[in-house]
Amino acid sequence: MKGMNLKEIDTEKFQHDLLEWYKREKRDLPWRKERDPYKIWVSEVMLQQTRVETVIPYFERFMEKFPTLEALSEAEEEQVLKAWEGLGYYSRIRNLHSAVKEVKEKYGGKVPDTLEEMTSLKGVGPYTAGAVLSIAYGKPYPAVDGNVMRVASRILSIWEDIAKPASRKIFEEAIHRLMYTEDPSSFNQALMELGALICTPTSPSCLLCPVQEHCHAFEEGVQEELPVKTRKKSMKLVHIGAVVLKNKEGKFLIHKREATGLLANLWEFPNFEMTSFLDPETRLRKLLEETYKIDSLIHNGTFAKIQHVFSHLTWDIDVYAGEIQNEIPEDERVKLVKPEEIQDFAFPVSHQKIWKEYKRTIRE
DNA sequence: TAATCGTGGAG
DNA sequence: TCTCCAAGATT
Repeated sequence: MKGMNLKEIDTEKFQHDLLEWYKREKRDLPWRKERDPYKIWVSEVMLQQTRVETVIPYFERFMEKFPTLEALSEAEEEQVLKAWEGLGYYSRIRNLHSAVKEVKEKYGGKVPDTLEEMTSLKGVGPYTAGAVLSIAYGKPYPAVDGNVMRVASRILSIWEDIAKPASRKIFEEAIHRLMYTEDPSSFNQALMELGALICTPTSPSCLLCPVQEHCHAFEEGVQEELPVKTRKKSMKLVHIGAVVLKNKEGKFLIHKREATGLLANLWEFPNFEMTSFLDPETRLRKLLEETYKIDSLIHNGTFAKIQHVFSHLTWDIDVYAGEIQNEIPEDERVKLVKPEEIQDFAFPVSHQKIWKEYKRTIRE
């Protein structure tokens, strides 16, 4: 918005009120006990678009498995993916794993302390770079996430659409002007904590807010109108036919997904997009033959129908069972595994549901 | 820029 | 049930 003039606030008092509240009310989170830049970094990546309560157990387990940057850099991808299983946005862990290796080689294992070096790492954008540099190294960079944009839009009455990528700069500049340079770590975290606990998306607790007297949105009674955020359009629906295939030795066929795109490098049961519903068993049999050279016997009828909702599309999965009649060569992306070994592979939640239904319905 | 990329919880 | 969303990055 051109000519947009930021409201003036008493910066020093704002910082004081915010920081005092933060010291008093901050949650006792696992990563707040840590100073290790590696651990701060991991927590920030896990927290991207993910709730704190969801992240906590993942973070604890991850730190037991990979307690140091070096440990993670030396780990096998299978093992690392397994530790991320169920967290979603799997490119985050692929990028983090790659970035950690780069830090090991290029920076001798020390997480960079400059904005340029940090941002150059895979999966590290403006937010994560600012968060790690401020929290782990005390550098006065803003860490602008959804919370901070919401809080800032209300306090400073900024009516930029936070859904637009270009808006982030506006908020970074605004926050930079408010930055408490004596303690950037606490300042950034305090803003996010305020957004999480008080200045919530709906029904903000303005009466409990430590910086209420600084808030222009509250003064004008428009806190519920901010931030401005345009909706995104509704999603696609995709019909999938999936098959749980057992061979004569009682092993199950699993397939590793492509290295890029949706659910990259995760394991799955063979499945195909079904454009037609005419005789799905025959169609699946043909696709299995073409794709994997599998001579199969598909049972009539589905044993489960599963709907799985992603952020931008929905899968309607019809799940069939069948037997493999011929010998299948295994390779990097096609494996035959015993039922008790399924748990050793990283599956997306959608295919965990398939396996769970299979065990519940078919076996016993 | 707009789309892509997961999941589980809340209102 | 439906909609939105939660400490974003990448292409």
